[in-house]
Amino acid sequence: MSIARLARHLGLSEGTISRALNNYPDIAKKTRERVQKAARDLGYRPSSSARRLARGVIETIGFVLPTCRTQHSDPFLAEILNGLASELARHDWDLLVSAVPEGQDEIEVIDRLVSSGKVGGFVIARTYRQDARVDYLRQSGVPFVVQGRTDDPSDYSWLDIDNEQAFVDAVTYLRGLGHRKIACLGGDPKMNFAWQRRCGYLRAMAQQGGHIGVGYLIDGITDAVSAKNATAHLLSISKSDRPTALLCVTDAVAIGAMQALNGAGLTVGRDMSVMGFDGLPIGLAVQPALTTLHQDSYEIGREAGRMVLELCTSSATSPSPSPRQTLWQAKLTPRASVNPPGTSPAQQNQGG
Amino acid sequence: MSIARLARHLGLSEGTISRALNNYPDIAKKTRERVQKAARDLGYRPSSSARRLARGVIETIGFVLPTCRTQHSDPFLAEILNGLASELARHDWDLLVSAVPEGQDEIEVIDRLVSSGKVGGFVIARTYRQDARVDYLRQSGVPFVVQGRTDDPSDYSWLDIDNEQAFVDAVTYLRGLGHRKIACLGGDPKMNFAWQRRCGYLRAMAQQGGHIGVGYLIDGITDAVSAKNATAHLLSISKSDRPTALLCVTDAVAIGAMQALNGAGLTVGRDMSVMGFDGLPIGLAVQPALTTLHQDSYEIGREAGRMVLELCTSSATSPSPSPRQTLWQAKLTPRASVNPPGTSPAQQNQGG
DNA sequence: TACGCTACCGAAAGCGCTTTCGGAAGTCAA
DNA sequence: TTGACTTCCGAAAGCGCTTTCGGTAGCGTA
Repeated sequence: MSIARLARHLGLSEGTISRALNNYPDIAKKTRERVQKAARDLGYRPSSSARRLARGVIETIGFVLPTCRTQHSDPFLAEILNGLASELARHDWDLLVSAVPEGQDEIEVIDRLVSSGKVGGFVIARTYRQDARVDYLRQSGVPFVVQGRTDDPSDYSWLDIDNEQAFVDAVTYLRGLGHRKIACLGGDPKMNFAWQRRCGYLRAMAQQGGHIGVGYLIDGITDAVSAKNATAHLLSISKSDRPTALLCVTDAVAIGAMQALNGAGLTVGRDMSVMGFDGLPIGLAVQPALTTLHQDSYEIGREAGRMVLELCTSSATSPSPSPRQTLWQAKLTPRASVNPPGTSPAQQNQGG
Repeated sequence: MSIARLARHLGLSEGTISRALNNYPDIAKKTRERVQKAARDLGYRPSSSARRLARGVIETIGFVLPTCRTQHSDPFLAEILNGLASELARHDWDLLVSAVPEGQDEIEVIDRLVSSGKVGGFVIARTYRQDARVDYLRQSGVPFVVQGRTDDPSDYSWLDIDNEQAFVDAVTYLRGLGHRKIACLGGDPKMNFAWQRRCGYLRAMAQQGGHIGVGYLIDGITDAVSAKNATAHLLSISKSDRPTALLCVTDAVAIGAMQALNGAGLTVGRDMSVMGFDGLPIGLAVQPALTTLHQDSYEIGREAGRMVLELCTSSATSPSPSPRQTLWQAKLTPRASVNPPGTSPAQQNQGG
């Protein structure tokens, strides 16, 4: 079904059809309604390629999937994409998702999408402290929004969780319960979210006079398995120096840690408190339920969508609109895996 | 950068540029190389809208995200999309990912993508036994591949794991270890993967003369939390009738079950064996490591991509190509959460 | 020299839409 | 009845490509 067919069918010109469907004011009300009804009845919808070509717009946002093929699948990805795509759909924009095939690099992929006019804007996630994608996009002039930040986040648009503050809050919370010996399982320090959390831990411990024992801060823990091993290692510390609380860079890491503690015959939430970050659903099911810092990935995706849309529409008029930067707070969610040190079972936190 | 500019720049006509870049044989080798070099140097790439309009092709596959917004994020989604997008990228096709905004239904979304010519084929996942999307696509004439199957999978293309056989294998495996009282935590019976696994359990138990005690089969367990509750309920069965092994519809469910068992003071892999399905990374970290049936989501995504590409290219010639159906076997992966009933710790499976 | 043949390139139509422009009909006041 | 004004629609150009067709230049052959 093309506009030509519809025009012939109604005895009108193509231009009139187009203007009627696009609500131009110079079309008689009766005509407009007749056209719109016919279009509905015949299931006509303008070809998006033709429309975009004629109007010179793109109306598509690109998203490049993180390349962690074999790795632990990003548990948020589904929700972020859902939020992002939902928001875009509200304005009839599309989301083009691209992978990085083996042997190519991410910049090539982005560049191809941009220069072939397939996407008019970008959202990127899993941001590194130094991120080649951000560098590329910054100089390319393409509107983009970063979920996360780089080390130098001044002159582009991003949306991030306040990871540092969240870990400060976490330390404060633990200290408020009486914990003094707090260890930290940190992630890949090249990823900025992990780095920021690490910074928050260090800052809060320094400011609040906490004791960072030897081996209390372990970097490079990216999944549950490495967390399990690291925790087992942590337990080799003599009992008097052993931490009473364990702050983990993600829920997955926290769960790995919990398993190691269980395996060593310790009871999480009594012999050692464990705290995660993310708010994964599984945190509610583990024993005990995991205290965590919650972030809403769906809403993050939506907000990223809003931001990139705003950027694209405003960059259509002004050449380089001022960056829009948003910082959200994670929500500390107390459950049963954190309790005051030396808590007996009867006193335990019953949250969950 | 447009083809017109490039043409003027080189003193050639647009047609010549186009044919040179598309390797037409009637272009002098010298000219072709000159054009290709200039295109590379100037970063020219044809506008995909214009190209698609002119060629009358679409070269984009649609994927509609499962609508489980609040729900447990699909852990495979990232990998499936990665596999799918990688395979499509190899042939310069795109992946358009769409969400279903609130208040709309999935069919509308699909229909819009198809009739506006945004996508030329579809991949759908999370298939129900009766699935409106499949019904719609079947009558629409759009090439599509289903990851999973409906109840009546005869006349369309799909790619599925042999869920029923996998659970038959699981039961056989458990019986081989000496288990006779095997319970099953089944998922949502409207989802076909859950239904098929349930069928496999029932069939194997019947054929092998296993005892399905009262309350051994529990449906509707879709996440770790409901699994935890269901398992607690299972433990109310008197010890003599209590199952010795627990077959779970997914790894997430298995992990929830393990937590409940731990919480009740039982040792998984000794007092009760637990088996999952999926091969989630976290299954390696839980204590004990989770015996599971593994499926490779990345490869599933890739194969779906191959299939839908084949379908699209062949449906360009013949009107309705014969469906392509693929059934893969899940890989039984023994780890420590399953052992013969009544195993003492020293004899336990050390897998992992 | 004339012929046919190949190699190569330009011209032009067309893909399905949008949008500007101009003009025909209708409306109203003088 | 005329003129100015509005209302509404058709004509046509153009978006950036692809692809067919036709024609010219250069070649070899007779």
